[in-house]
Amino acid sequence: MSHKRKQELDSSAAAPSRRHAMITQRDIAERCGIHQTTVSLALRRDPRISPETTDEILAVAAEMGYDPSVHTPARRLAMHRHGQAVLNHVIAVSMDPTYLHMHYYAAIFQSVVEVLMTKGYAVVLSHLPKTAATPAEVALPTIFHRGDVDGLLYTIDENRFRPVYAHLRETPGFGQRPMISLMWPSDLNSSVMADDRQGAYQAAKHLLDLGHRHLLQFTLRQVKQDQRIQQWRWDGIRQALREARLDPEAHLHFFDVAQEWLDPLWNPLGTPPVAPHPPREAANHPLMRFLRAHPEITAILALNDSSAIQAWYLLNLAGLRVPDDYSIVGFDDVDPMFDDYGHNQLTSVHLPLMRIGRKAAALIIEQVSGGAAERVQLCLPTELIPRASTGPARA
Amino acid sequence: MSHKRKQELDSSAAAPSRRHAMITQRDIAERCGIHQTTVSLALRRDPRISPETTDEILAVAAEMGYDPSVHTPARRLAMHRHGQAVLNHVIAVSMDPTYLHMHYYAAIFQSVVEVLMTKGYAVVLSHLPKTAATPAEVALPTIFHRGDVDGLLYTIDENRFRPVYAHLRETPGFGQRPMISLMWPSDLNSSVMADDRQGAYQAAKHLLDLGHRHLLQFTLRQVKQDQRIQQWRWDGIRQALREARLDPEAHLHFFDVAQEWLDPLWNPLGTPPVAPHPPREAANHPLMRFLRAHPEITAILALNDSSAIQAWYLLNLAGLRVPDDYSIVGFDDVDPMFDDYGHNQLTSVHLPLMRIGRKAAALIIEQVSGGAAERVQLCLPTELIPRASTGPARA
DNA sequence: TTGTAAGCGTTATCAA
DNA sequence: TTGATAACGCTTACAA
Repeated sequence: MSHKRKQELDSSAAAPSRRHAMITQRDIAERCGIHQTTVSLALRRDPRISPETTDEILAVAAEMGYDPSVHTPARRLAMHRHGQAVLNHVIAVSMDPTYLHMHYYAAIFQSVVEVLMTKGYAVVLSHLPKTAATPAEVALPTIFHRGDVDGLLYTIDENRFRPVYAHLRETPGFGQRPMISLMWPSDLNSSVMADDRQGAYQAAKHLLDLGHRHLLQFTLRQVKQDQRIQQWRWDGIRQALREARLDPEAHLHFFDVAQEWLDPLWNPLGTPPVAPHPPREAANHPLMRFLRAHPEITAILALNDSSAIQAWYLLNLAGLRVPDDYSIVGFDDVDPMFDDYGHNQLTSVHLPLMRIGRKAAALIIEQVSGGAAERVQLCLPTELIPRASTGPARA
Repeated sequence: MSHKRKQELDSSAAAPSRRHAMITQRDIAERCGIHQTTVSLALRRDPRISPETTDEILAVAAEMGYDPSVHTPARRLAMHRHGQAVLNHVIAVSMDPTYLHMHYYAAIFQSVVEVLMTKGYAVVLSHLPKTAATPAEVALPTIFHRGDVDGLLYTIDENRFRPVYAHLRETPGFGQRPMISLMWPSDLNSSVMADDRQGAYQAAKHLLDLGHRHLLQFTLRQVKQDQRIQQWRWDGIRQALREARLDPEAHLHFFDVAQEWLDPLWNPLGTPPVAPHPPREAANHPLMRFLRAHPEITAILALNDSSAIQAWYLLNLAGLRVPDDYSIVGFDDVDPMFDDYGHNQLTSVHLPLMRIGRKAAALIIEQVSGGAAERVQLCLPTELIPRASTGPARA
């Protein structure tokens, strides 16, 4: 029997996936003169097998080079009957690969991957379809259908994720497995994110302490996107204003920026994503008009670092100086604005992206390996990093 | 029979991996009043089954919602006997996750992922151990042992990859599956990379055309690393010099930089990776000493963009100007040096990283799906992008 | 404490 | 053209 199998294998040496010498539990059993079932139990340290037998079997298995992971298909097939699933040690991360050019996403992805890999999990990057099509026709990667994925981390706002969620839940290969939302609040799953309210509070307080009295908050009014985070930031700013005895209604101003301002200033895809403003048109830019119409404003709270730097460039082109004429605070602290000597000048709200990623990875491992699947919403603290883009308010 | 199975399933509704209603070939056969074997053949469009029967079976299968990918373990187990392997549609990309902060690696990874995902392949990011330990004790992620990975793309130089290669080849779950080297030449596998020789030639020619006569090439003499690429760059520079009727021995100078200069200037891990030089010490930096000792040098060929920008900052600190005093050419064209208005100033050799990634992805798909596994070495052309960091040589 | 038997869902061989 | 049968290697229930 055993000989027959070996011959088959040798004869298929040229096959594309030549299996080396695949040791089975039966091979071990034959060597030990016992039954294969006993080997199966012993390998899983079943207490019903005597310690001596177990030890011997383990020794022989090691000596023969038995590798249980090679036989996962057989194990999966057998377990299937009892409704059990085998842990694949595979976690999917849903993230648009083009986002990896942004330090923001790279930091999250990197920290997630580091934790998962050191814990023995493989990470598959899979960009789930974000189109709000009917749940029925969302094309999921086959790896999800096959049941090869134990859990999912995603960085998509809830509004756009909902159809994907519905589809995942009714996909046999995924079913009720855990998912965790990263950087976005979620009513469906646990989430790990930054405390945006605190971050905005810190930024506003920093400016108020410097004597600024009228703050301009950038906004992005995209209907489709979850607006909760922006609301939280406004709450933070308003609190800071109230603590400074200022009426939020009068002292907090808003300006809606184009999506392009949030995009990275540079990527190596060939074409620069955002063309710098032509100098002649700088003065006519909507933002410059708005600032001229509201001369009481002396400080800008950007949505992220890119939009802060874009604003800075625009001010430079219009002949204004930062921080002398306007102070600017970035958000995320992922993109720098260097001076001629390599010092980052951008004051920004630092998010603990690496800690968030690590926390989310630890959490999904816990949930995947059967830990309490309680739904949690984690908000990690932010920190304002003062640099050269903020200074005392102009007179 | 079928009823019994369904009941079992319903009773296990609370199990962690509740399988929905899993349709099997037998279910289809019962509905059609034929044998399961026929269904198996029909589903694979076997010509032995009559077209009518096949059509009916396919129709019923679709109606019942039969999903073949759910039963991959069974298929794998069955195929295993005949030495055949089932395609997983999974490609591993071996890349240190911390490298994702570099636009260089992010561009490669992104383009690879884009092609693979649109072709229906899942991408697992797996950082293979680069330590030159004994091949026997390289800890491979279990996903490799299980045979879940169809092929591998890696961005590690050959010297460091060799032990991993040996181990992969003798791992039953991976065996002789295809691998492709990205950005590094390889004697073991196919490779896709940039034409470094051409890039260096273009950079040198650009400088010579501007009147520069003595060029300084940065070097990185790390013993462990494959030095072929640096040699090729020197070849390119020497050719440009010879075409300009200049003796390479006399007109090409070398300066060995620290590894830190190649690292990214900024990452969002919390601590900046490279502290800017203290102004006082700038003049005493080894590079400044070297330049003072060789006043005939007027231009610098950096190893990548970071090292170019580092040199630029250092020159600024020492009171020198780019490009008035020194011209600098970067390499890779992945990191920008912005002026106050958001224009990139760094002249650099642009590598077609996205094209390289896409090409490699297409190649691994071809090899994985049984295409001719000929070993190929692809070099894609580079392009010099002139910007503000290069200008006429000083008198 | 160990052995026996059945079955997971598929594929390949061979008979009808 | 279709059907019957035997694996693939494992796990679990049950018998010894």
